Amino acid sequence: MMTFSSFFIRINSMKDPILDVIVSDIIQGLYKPGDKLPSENFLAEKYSTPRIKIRKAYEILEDMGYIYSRQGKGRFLRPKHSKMELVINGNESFTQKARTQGLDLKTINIISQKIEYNNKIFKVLNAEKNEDVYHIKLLRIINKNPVAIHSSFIKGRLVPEIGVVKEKILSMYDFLKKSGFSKLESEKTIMSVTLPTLHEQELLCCSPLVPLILFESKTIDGQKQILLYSKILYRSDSFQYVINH
Amino acid sequence: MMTFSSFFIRINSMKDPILDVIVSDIIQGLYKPGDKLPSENFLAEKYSTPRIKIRKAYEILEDMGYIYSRQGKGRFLRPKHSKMELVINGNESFTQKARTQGLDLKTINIISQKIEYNNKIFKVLNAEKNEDVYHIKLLRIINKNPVAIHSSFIKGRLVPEIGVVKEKILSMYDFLKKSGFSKLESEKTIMSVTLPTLHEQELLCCSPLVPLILFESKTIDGQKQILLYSKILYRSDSFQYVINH
DNA sequence: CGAGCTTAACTTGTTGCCAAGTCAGGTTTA
DNA sequence: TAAACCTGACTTGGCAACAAGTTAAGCTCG
Repeated sequence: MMTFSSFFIRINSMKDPILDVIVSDIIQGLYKPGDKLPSENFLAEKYSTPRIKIRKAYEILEDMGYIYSRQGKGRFLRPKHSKMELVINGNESFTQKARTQGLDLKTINIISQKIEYNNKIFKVLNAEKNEDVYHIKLLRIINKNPVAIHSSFIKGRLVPEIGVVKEKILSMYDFLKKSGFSKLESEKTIMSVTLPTLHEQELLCCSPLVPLILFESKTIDGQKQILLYSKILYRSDSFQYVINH
Repeated sequence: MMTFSSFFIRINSMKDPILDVIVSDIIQGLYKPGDKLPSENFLAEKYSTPRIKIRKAYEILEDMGYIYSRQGKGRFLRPKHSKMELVINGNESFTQKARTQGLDLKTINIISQKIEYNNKIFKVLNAEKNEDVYHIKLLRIINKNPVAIHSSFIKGRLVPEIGVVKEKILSMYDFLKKSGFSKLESEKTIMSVTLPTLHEQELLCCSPLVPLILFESKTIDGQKQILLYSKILYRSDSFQYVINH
C-alpha cells in the first residue's frame, strides 16, 4: 500500500528551485519583453550556488524559447507569441480557421513526392505494396511565424491529377474538395507531445525545448473511405487549444 | 514577402545533431530498456566534439525521463511508460476511464481546504468575494505511478456538506453525483502544454522536462449552472490521447 | 569642449581538470 | 584454493579558470 510520503524516494534527484523562481518572476510580470534578466553571477551569489547551476536553468528557458542570450550583454525576455485559437475537435480546415480569425496565413509546400513502401502508412491507407502513395508536406506560417507542419499521405489512385499538381497543393482539404470528395471529416485523432528534431527546429524556427503537439488522424469522406493519413505538428506556444464538448 | 530560405536567419543558434542521433537510435530500437548507452568520452571522440556537448544532450534526455544516469557506471535506457487511453472530448470521469481499462487506480486527496480570494477563480465560479470557495486537489496514481494532478474549485454554497467530508473526496464527479447534481458535462476546455514545476515533479515523480498537458475547464450541470472550475495536469508520457469527432 | 581612445568591470561562452564512483583483473593472505 | 584486497582504467559529476564580448567612465588630443 503506497503512501504519499514514500513517493519521494522514487525521484532520482531533487533539483533546486532556481528555475521555478525565475519562471515565477517572469509569469508574475516582473519582466516585460526585452527586459534584461539578472546575470548568472548575480543569481549565483544571491542563491549561494555555483554559477553553472544558474546557467543550466537559464539555458532551459532559452531552449524553451522564453529568453534569448547575448554574450557580454546578458539575457533578455522574448515577447510572447500571439496565439491562434485552434478547436482540436472541430471540422474546419486549418486554412479556414486562420481566415476566420483574420490572420495572415501563408503556406509553403516543402515536400510533394511519391514515397517508398512504408508498412505503417501503406497499411493505414489500405494501399498495395506497389501502389503510388504521395507525401505532401506543408509549412504553415502565420503573421510571418512558422507555426505548424502538415504532413499528409494519400493514394495516387484516389486523385490521379496529383502527379501534375502536387507541387501547387497548399491545402489538402481544398485539394480533396476540388477532386470531388465531399463530407470530409477526421475519423479519430491520436494526440501526443514531442520535442522538435533539429530539422523541425529549422522549419518552425523554434528552439530545442519548445513542445510540439502531434495530431495523427485519418480523413474520411461521406462513404467512410479513408482518403488521407495526416500527421500535423503544431508549436504548442502558438495556439490556444480548445476542446468543445 | 518572406521566402522559405530566409527563415533560417531567424534562429539564434543551430545546435549540432547529437541529440537527434541519440534519440533516433533509441526510437529505432537499437537499445532496449536497461541497456547501457555509449559513454560521453566515446561519443565525444566519435563525433569530434567536446565532451560537454554530449553531456548536455544526455542531460536533456535524462530530464525528459528517457534515461537514467549512474556516476561511474554509465547511462541507461528507462522502460517506456505504459499508456492509458484518454479520450479528451469524452464525458467519462477519470475514475471510470481507469476502471473501464482495468487499471489499478489509486487516488490521494492532497489538498482540501477553503481558499483565499482569487480574482480569476471567483469570477469563473460567479462567487462573491466573501464566499466560501473550496480547493480539492487529487493525485492520481495508476499501477503505482503518479500520472495526474486534479485541482478543482467549487463554491461551498453549492455543496454545504463539503466542509465535513472534504478530506474524503476522491472523485469530484462522484462527489457531485452524491450531492444530487445530474447531467454533468464539461463546458469548454482549454488545453496547454507546460513543463513541471519542482513541486509538480515531486508529486508526479517526474523529471524536469517531461511535458505536462493542462486541461482547464468548467463543469456544468443539466441547468447549465457552473459547478466546478478544474485544472487537470496530466503527464504527457502516461496517456494515449484520443480525440473523437 | 567634443570626439576618439583606453581600460576596468561587467556579461555570457568554453573547457580542462579534478572529484567521485564502478568494476574487472591481478595479487596477497589465510 | 577461495576470499579479500588493491589498483588501473573506465564512468559520470562538478567547477574554477580562461575566452570572448559589451559598455561606461575616464583620459587624451585636436
